[in-house]
Amino acid sequence: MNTFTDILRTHNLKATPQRLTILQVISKYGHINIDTLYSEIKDQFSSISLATIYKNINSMTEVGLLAEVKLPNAKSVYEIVKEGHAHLKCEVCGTIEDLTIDTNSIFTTISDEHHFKINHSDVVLSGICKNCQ
Amino acid sequence: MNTFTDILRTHNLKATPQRLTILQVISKYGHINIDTLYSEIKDQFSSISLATIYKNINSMTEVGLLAEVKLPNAKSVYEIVKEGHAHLKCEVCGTIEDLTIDTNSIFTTISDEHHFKINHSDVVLSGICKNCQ
DNA sequence: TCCTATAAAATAATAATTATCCTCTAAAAA
DNA sequence: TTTTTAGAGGATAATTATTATTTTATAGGA
Repeated sequence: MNTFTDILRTHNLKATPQRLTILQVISKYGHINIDTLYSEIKDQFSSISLATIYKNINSMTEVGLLAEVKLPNAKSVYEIVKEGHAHLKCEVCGTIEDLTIDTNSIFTTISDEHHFKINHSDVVLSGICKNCQ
Repeated sequence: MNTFTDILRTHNLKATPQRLTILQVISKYGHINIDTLYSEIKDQFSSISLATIYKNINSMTEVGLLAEVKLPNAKSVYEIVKEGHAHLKCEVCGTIEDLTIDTNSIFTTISDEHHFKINHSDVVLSGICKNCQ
């Protein structure tokens, strides 16, 4: 019944309580860095080791279940993989928002003009969010 | 006569031989990570300390002379600051290319639709370059 | 040329991440 | 349901990356 259990098994990873908790917390936050993830999970799972967090973030990233988002002037955050989207980073409050953009036309243009076959895009737009303006 | 000397002084940084060498190497490579920079500079400047590389990269980045480019699945590279541009990263050979794109229309749209004031964009497009295809 | 603020070198300290080793458990098989 | 075992977790050591500290040297203005 737990969707995360199924997702983990689909990716040939055992559905351990630690992994399920990690996914629940990431899902709740949307985007989260290692430190926040660790302290948040310790509340629910006091025995968890930081090494377990790292190992699982890495294994889940390797199989394409999680993605790392590298940000300017901040630690990387992790998110559950979804369709291509950009990120908006508020320079005041640090919040990360997803932004669905159509990249097809840009990609096609670049592929044609620069003979560069694009497989993936990482886009972070930094500025000031609605609340902080 | 040395342009880098002038640029450093404009930013209130002393034009030391170490800094000039760092800038020359970055300029030659276009984009370079710390390790490559260090070993490349050691050839010309065998006494240089790694800490000097770090300190200068940081100070030159702080004053807006250099910029860090965070890349997926690779160490960050540094470049001399120039007008807004995106990066193409070849997943085969690792080469980074600059790509001039017009972002104004996208920024305006996002500012209007999402009430998010964009100050800066970080865009890395990953794929396969012309040579590696 | 002489001062002085700043930088460089060497290296210690800290932070971030990964590896190791032993115990434990998820989940498949009996 | 119990047994089996590959893989996972916990604790912590080791490694890697980055920053801080201290002393000596020098860029650049007086």
